[in-house]
Amino acid sequence: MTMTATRDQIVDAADQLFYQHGYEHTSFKHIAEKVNISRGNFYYHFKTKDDILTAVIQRRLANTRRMLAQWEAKGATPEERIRCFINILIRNQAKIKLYGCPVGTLVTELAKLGHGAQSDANELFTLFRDWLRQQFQQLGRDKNADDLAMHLLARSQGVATLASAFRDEAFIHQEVQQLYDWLACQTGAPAAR
Amino acid sequence: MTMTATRDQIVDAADQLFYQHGYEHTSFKHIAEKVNISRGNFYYHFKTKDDILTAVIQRRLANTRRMLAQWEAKGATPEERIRCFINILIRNQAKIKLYGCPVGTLVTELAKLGHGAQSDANELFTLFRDWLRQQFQQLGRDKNADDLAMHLLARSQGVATLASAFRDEAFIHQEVQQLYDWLACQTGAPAAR
DNA sequence: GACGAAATAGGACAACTGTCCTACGATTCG
DNA sequence: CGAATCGTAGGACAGTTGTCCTATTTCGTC
Repeated sequence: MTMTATRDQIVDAADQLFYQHGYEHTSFKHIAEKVNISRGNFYYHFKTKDDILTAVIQRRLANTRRMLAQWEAKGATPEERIRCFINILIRNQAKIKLYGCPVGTLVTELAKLGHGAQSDANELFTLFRDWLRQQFQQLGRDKNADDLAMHLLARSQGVATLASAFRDEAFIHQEVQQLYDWLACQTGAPAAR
Repeated sequence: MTMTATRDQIVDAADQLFYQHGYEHTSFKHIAEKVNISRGNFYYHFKTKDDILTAVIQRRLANTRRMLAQWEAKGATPEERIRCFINILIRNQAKIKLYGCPVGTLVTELAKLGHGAQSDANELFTLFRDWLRQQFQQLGRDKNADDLAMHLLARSQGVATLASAFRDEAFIHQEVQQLYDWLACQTGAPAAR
């Protein structure tokens, strides 16, 4: 098999395993078994486990950028585009119920490990934050666009955490509905508070 | 030293370390160094690492029950009591900024590890959930008291997660203010939606 | 088909993990 | 004081981890 193909398979498997079982709990052996590769062969593709983590984060960053671009193209209005963001809670509800938010849980784990790659992983949050801020600006909320972006991010994080803790998909739907309502309120009025 | 004293020290140290560095990343060695005990001596107090985790969770449950009872005594109205809950985000902001919410991060980690103690840890969430539900009921929101409790829990979780990710205490204050406002809105009106 | 490079397999290595045993020191009580 | 119990220290043990080396296989190119 060509090198980049195997490398991609490794990163793909690592991506899933890091999400499902956490970074530290995922060993070379786990990844090797998932890709059907000998453990020793890793060194040819990645020198250290940190290198795999870096590759996984880069991969997620690329996917996120692609997704944001799609939303940008698909949604006619800022409100529609923000609804795309909120809707990932529904789209990924099955996985969220089991493993929480891929971004939030990774950043939290890396923070606890004191891992240097936390700032890289945090870039994932920043990507969403900046994109949301732009949407809220286009919505005419220049003054507190960033606050609104952070607020929405936080709400989503909380929903993911509790949905996972209580294994409750109905809660996701319930909160998403409230987020839609909240968003509608942000649309017309100049400033609520 | 008496046995229970050493045992308490171990649980106390483990409690902090599990919070700061996560359960899996914390080894017997780490705890031993913190308590100034030889590693081999653990077996006298705890047979397995899981036993320590169980003890830590029990300890947290007891502390939480005590705290809820204090709020119950301190707050004259349901609104005041709920404000006590919201206020822990401020009271613990320094630690939250560094390590997130002790409950949320533990439950999330145990879920990823597939650890049997996750249901025990989740009891911590349930404690808050039930207590908040009661407060909202006393506030006259019988119909959706549990939904409101879950909503408030989720908001808090989200604030903790993002405050930790971005190391941003100002964000905590900002969101806490919004939570106070939200709570005030729940007070008089019968049902918003 | 032959050769050189790309890719892989298998295992060595030291460090660390949780677990567990045994021997030593301290404390208590007859 | 002496003995029995309580608490501790140190290390053995097997398993796993990330890292790294060296053969061997596979593949594209002449």
